[in-house]
Amino acid sequence: MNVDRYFTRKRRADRLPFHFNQSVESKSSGFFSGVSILLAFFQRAHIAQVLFYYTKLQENGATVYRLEDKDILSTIKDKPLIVVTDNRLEVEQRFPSHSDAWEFVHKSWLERCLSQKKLLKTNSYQLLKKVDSPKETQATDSEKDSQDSDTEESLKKPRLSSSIEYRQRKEFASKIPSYCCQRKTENKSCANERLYQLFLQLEERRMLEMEHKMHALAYRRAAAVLKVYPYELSSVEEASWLPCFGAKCLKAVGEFLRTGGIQECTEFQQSERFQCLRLFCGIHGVGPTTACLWYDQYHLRTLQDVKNFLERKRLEGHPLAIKEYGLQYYDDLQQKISREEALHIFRQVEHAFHEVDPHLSCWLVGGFRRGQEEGHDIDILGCHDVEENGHFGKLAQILKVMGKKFEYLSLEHDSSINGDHRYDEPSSDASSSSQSLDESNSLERFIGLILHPYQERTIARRIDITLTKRSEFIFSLISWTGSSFFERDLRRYCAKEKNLRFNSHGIFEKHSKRRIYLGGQAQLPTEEQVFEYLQLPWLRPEERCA
DNA sequence: ATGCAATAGTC
DNA sequence: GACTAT
DNA sequence: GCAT
Ligand SMILES: Cc1cn([C@H]2C[C@H](O)[C@@H](COP(=O)(O)OP(=O)(O)OP(=O)(O)O)O2)c(=O)[nH]c1=O
Ligand SMILES: [Mg+2]
Repeated sequence: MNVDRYFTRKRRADRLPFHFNQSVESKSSGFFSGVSILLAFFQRAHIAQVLFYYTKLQENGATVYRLEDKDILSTIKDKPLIVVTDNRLEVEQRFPSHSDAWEFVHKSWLERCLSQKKLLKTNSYQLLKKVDSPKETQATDSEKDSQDSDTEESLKKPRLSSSIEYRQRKEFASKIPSYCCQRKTENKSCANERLYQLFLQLEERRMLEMEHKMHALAYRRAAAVLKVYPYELSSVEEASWLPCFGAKCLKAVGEFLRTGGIQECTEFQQSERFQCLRLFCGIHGVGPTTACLWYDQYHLRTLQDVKNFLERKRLEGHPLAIKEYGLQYYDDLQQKISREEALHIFRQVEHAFHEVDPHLSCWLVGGFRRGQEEGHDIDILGCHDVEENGHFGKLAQILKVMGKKFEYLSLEHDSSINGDHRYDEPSSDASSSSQSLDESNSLERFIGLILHPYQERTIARRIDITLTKRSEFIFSLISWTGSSFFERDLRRYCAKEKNLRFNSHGIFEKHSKRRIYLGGQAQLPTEEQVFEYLQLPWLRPEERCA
């Protein structure tokens, strides 16, 4: 079911006409007509965009070729051609006897042409033939690979039933983009579910052993790739086609294929140390460092140990509010929240929003917006439907209204029961010089607990409520819809591939930090338009479950 | 050899 | 500034 | 730990 339709009401009516996408049919000016273009990309992140360029170019009259098109060699090798590529050397090796009339240009040429809707001179975008260390062996090897695949396959353990299947898998693997925000990831169990779970365990282990955060990230990325690969892996070679699978990941795959498990996982799962660390990290406010400290230095082993320990600390005058709440409500907060209960809470919060101001709209975000059936908290995002800063000061009122239904307590500020909230500084600066990097004046948020009476019991639930400026709402919506891994890759993609910075306030030029206005200032972009601007395929929230 | 998301609050 | 949180 |  579509969560948005359920929750959005007036927001949806408020949606703006589809206006950012200038280039659909309407003009078909054909400013590329008569031009032949070869799209020759080798980096995964670029391959994922070939289809996008291909369509745009054809719409505008170009004759377009792609590397994977069959028999292009004879048609293109003798005629004038603009080769848009990220690796000129590779192209020249693949087409050793091409015409002199080929021009090699960087993809920024194409970007410019498309955005200005005219055919630009290639001069300043030409790629030079670098006389860099030619690494012939590599290229020819991989060529051979694909040619001889039948023999290769039959020599190996006959796992892949046909060479057609083999090619299909290799083809699929080679097309998996490197950023998870470039591909659809739904939250169902995948073809390699057991291996996937084991990779998540390797991630967890690297995470708990601090020092190795980056290794954790690497396993997380590999796991995310596994999640979208629809074939059950049958060999290490097959895994080697996947992005993010290097020596260590392949070794793990090998072990898994041989033994059905990964020794490292079985070992640390059983070790008392990791069981305790995991237990401690389950306490809100306790992370890997504290957990290790407690285990190694203070020899704590059970929650009771922790309770006694904190009790002592408190008597010594240490401020421990968050951790103590975390402990006090440990059992409740461990319980998953069902979608049904989340909706129940959401409706009451929405009600409170409207009681304070009927123009405040209220969205359920986080995992539940992605369609998850369970979650560990309730994430709610709101903004004012009419006025840019219509949300200022409203959160305290909302909490007050909610206080009629629930008890709640904040895990931040002075963690007081039933709100005293200062906040709102109208920040009347006309300077606006550094409006870009200042979360505090545009975001109001509540991070805390509510005691939710539900189904004949009252249970503590984590809840996050965030209010944003009207103009920034859409970026907050994307930021709070997640998943967290999706957000990281989205931001990495923006930074590395587009020279942009993405955060919950908007999109900014990386160096100047100037804000980018989509859809031309006057109108607010939709989620779809943000994706389009970033040249990402549209992903519905349920498709962002990486 | 280098970077890996980007912010905010607590202690 | 380290840690934990989103 | 992986990709660039
Ligand atoms: C944890 C985390 C969340 N977020 C964003 C994306 C998340 O979807 C959103 C809410 O955070 P979470 O509530 O932690 O994540 P979730 O709702 O997706 O999953 P769960 O069911 O466990 O609650 O905040 C980040 O940007 N970075 C992070 O590290
Ligand atoms: Mg959540």
